[in-house]
Amino acid sequence: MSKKEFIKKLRKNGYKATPQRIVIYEIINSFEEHPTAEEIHKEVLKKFPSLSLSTVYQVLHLLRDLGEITELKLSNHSSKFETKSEIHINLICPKCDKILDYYSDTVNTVWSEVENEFNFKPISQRIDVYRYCNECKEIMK
Amino acid sequence: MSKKEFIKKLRKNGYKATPQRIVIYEIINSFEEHPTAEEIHKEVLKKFPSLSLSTVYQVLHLLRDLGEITELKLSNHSSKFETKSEIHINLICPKCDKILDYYSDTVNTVWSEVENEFNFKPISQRIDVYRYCNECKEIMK
DNA sequence: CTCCGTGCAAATGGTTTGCATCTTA
DNA sequence: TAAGATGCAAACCATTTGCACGGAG
Repeated sequence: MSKKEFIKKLRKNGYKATPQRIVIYEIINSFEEHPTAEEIHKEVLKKFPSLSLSTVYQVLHLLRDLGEITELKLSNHSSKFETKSEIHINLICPKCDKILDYYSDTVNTVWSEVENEFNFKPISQRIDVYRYCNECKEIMK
Repeated sequence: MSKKEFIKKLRKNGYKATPQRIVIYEIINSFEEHPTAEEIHKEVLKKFPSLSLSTVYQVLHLLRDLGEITELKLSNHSSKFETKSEIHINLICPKCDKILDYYSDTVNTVWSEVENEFNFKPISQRIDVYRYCNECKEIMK
């Protein structure tokens, strides 16, 4: 979604299109990985030095409620955020919490099979697979 | 696993079989639902009035590390615990955090298909599907 | 001009930790 | 009796909240 479309979406839902919201939205989409709120804040500060961490949290929740991002709670009591995308598996390292997305046709096919079984439409879903990442595997040797 | 087997497992792994650990283990297995640490503690106090919450946490982590239970982090920064069992889907209500387990042959079949695709053996996995539970659906009407 | 949003600082609350004391093996 | 476990209280820390000010519509 472009910046313009995002502004439209905000207004359509009764929210004001503030520069803070727009910057945060843009920053989030520029991440390759899954950033934490703190990482987003740090990045946003470069363009907007006065933007507070609490605003980051508020905007993240807004984006989540608008269905723009997904919040992934982790085992160390923090969250990482991902931009909404097609169905995939989160490959999570239990040691360093790094997350890799795993996409495959099998997952697509197979998941729609599961969804067909439900007698309801899921709001969303999250599939996590835990395994040590290559770095952590190396360290443990 | 019986109480005796549990004691054996503890000792085999170099842990002492304390009454606290045994009570907590038994209580957890008596829950139908997915209890929080606090709920477990409350229940344990009935049989063991001096058992502290921090011991509950320590034992829960021990059980988790032994692979006896799974910790499910939730959106309100707390956890619920489930006794290890076969592959299933957690049906989670985003409003009240209630969790229902969903078992089906499709899930079994479909998951082993996905696992075959991996070139590694997962430590564990977690599949969550979000949808409003019947009570919350009712309330929102 | 009004109301919503922001920023600051303080509060929150589930979880973790330090340490003296007690228990298990 | 030595290594490990417990219980208490204090610390943690990511996240949330209250409130006065500021900016969007």
